[in-house]
Amino acid sequence: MLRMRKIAESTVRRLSLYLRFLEEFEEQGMETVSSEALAARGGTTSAQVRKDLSFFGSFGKRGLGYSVGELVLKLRDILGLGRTYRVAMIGAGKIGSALVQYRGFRNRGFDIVSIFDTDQAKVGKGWNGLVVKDLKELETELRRSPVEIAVIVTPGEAAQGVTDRVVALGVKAILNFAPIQLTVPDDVVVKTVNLALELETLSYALTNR
Amino acid sequence: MLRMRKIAESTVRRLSLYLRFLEEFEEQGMETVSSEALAARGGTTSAQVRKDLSFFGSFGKRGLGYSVGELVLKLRDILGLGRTYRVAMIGAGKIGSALVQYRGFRNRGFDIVSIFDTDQAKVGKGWNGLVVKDLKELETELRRSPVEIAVIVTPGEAAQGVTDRVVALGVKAILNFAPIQLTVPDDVVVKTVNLALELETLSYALTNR
DNA sequence: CGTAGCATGTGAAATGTTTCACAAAGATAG
DNA sequence: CTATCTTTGTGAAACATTTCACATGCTACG
Repeated sequence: MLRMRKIAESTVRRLSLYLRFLEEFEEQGMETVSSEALAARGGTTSAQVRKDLSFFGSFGKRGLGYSVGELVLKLRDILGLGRTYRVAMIGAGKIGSALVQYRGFRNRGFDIVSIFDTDQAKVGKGWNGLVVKDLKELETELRRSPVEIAVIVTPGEAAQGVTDRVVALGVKAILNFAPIQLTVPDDVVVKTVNLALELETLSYALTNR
Repeated sequence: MLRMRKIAESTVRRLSLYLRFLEEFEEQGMETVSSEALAARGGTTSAQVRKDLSFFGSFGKRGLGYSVGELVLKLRDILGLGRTYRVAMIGAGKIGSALVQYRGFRNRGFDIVSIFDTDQAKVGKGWNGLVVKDLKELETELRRSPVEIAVIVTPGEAAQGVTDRVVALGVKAILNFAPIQLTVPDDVVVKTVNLALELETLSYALTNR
């Protein structure tokens, strides 16, 4: 695979979408698909699809389209989904709880291997096959059993603190649900899911019509 | 306020961020703030801040900066946060549950007024001050007590169906947590929060370093 | 085997977004 | 009141992304 720098975030997100659609098509027994068909499913244009893919190679056959199966494999490879990732969940509140039970995590190779919380009422409780550990044990635990990804589901006030701690432990990717802007070193990737932001863009859209 | 068409989504998201920071500053008793200071807090540049604001007017004083209080009001107005929105939650599963209890909703003027589910074990149960209603009652309920926003927290298979139903009932904004791409008329706004997508962009970033 | 048709891959053009850089406005200090 | 300093608001430049359009290669069919 070509590994060019600077692929746009929007491109990566679309690739992830295409992958979802291709898996659908695969289940339906389709063997090939045109950029046009893929675009129609995803609400974009065929040129966009072809351009997105062209950053990574040329996977189609002129006059025919793309092999669904082949393209699924290619996209999994490009997105780095050919392996499993070990994930620590920091925070065992409502959202943490919901996420641990979300099948999408494990299904796609994201393996939650530990859960932490400061609330002594939760510590020690079995939780979907895992035991909630005291946040004090974070260093001990993650040294014994390292993870690649941390999901931060703490209150806003606590988020930067635990972020610093997991970064010190070598975590290079963070999925943040706390409603704050995290500061991390350049080599750490953060994705923030910020409910308030989504609601407010909806509000803006409702207002300006 | 100037209402120009075509403000970039990225601009609106930043405005929402600025608002959060300004509220922080306000609590700390700051009276004015420079674009530089606001940018530093938000990880962007002062030129970006000034450009974002300039789409809507000119709110600052040269040599001094922006009045924190005034800018808060302006941004709330721009984002349409001067009112409350009525929200229906469709789906009372784990994520729905977590969202209903999320204070950020009500705090920011998003009032959850009804919750629906198909699961008879949930229907009729009290739920954070609300009663879960049978999804069959959706039309009756939303006609009696209309909402502006629907939050969709159903399984993927059910999402398009309920979307069509709420759209038919006049809902113009949807926050979608189901892992699928919803199809709606042009005058309806959809924001999708897609966990799988976020995880896969993290995976991509981890792979390509 | 040749021709018609289809769909890719990709430079080039168009469009969109961010950054630069500076004139103008106001603040501050002496 | 003047000189100096700060910070805005904004065109213009730089950069990024999307769309266009078409040559090229492959398929299919007679």
